[in-house]
Amino acid sequence: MHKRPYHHGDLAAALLARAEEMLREKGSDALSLRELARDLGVSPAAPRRHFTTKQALLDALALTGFERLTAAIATAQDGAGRTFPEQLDATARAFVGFAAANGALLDLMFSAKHSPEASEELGGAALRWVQQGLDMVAEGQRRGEVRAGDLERVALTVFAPLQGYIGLAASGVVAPEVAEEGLDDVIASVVRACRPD
Amino acid sequence: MHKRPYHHGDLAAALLARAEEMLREKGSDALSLRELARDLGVSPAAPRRHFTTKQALLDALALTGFERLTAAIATAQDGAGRTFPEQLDATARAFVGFAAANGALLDLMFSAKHSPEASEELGGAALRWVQQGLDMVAEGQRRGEVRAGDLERVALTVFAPLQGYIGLAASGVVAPEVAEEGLDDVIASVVRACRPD
DNA sequence: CCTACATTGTTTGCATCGCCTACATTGAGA
DNA sequence: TCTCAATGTAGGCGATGCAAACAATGTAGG
Repeated sequence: MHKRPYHHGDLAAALLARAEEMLREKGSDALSLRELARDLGVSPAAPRRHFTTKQALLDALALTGFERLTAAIATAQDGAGRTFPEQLDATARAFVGFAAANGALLDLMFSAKHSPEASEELGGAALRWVQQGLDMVAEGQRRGEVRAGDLERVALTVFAPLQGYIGLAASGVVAPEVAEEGLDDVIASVVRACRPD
Repeated sequence: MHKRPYHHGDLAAALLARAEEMLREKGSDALSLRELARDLGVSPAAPRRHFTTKQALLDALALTGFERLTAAIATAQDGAGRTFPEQLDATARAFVGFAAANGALLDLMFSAKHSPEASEELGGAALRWVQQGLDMVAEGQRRGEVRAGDLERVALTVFAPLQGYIGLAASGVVAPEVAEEGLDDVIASVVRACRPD
């Protein structure tokens, strides 16, 4: 078996890919830089050439998470009808689907503990996700399908139920069959709640 | 300064109290059994006489969290009017208040990673919290103030928005002023969403 | 009151971790 | 071709969780 050349080639990308697998397998608590290094056949200190701290790696993971979430939702919205209920339905299912496949990554994304130096880039990605949601609600308001009012406040009432559904489903506090069928109810309740008077 | 007697007296309770302070100060990632032991003036191995693993201590914390959350909500409900909107308002504010004061503890409570041996007692406490919510929604249905339907599914549409609001407010993804004023909107949207047709 | 045992401490050790510094290899650009 | 930047390695430090063996003491029963 040939020994790997001294330069890995693209260790940064490999670390992120393997870290995501480990996140999915074991959760963020068990994610370990040394184990990542072992898995990739490099020394324990090699990851530090690409991510100065463990937290920096986690922040990079959260960043890719927001990028992929935003992309998944955009794709779902493109393939849906143009009414607000149709757009919301597509958005909600894409969001929940992403959460089902990437629960630990989502936790990481919405965790309050990001390092300050990551705030700008990571914050930018989070903001694009937020803006995407605001755009959908704004379009609904323009079409007269969503109640009037401050855009951010109305959007909060749209996305809080989805976020909460995801959290409750993931925590196991809600029975799996209730969670499975309950998404339809949650989406319908959001549509009812923000329907103009 | 007098050396502590060999027996601490009530090390288990002291560990839980200090662990909660540390959770609040630093989050669950930074919670350390050795530091707890140092803070309480015992050796590093002493905590293991009361909690066999760090996870066992975290599970015990989550258990007390559910007990206190359930108690806080019961107290708020007792002091509120009897209509569903009044009961929901009281419940929501108690829940959000608890979350504001105990963000990291709430994360711990709803974290998917509890040890199997803790499942029964911790699960029982979580179930009592769930039942409390189901009771409130059931009473609303009896009074004709909440739409008919499967109780658990209707309750999910009531509590998902609250849970999501808490998560979004805590994560910083939502602007603080939007979060502060947005609770009224979220509560109102829940009432609208589950009003009978 | 004394003894035995259970409860609850301590000491010592192991394996792992994150992070760091100094040094080594090699790829790229001038 | 040479220099420097990028990216590895080796070795070390201080911390962690967990474990086994031993020590101190509180309690219950005879």
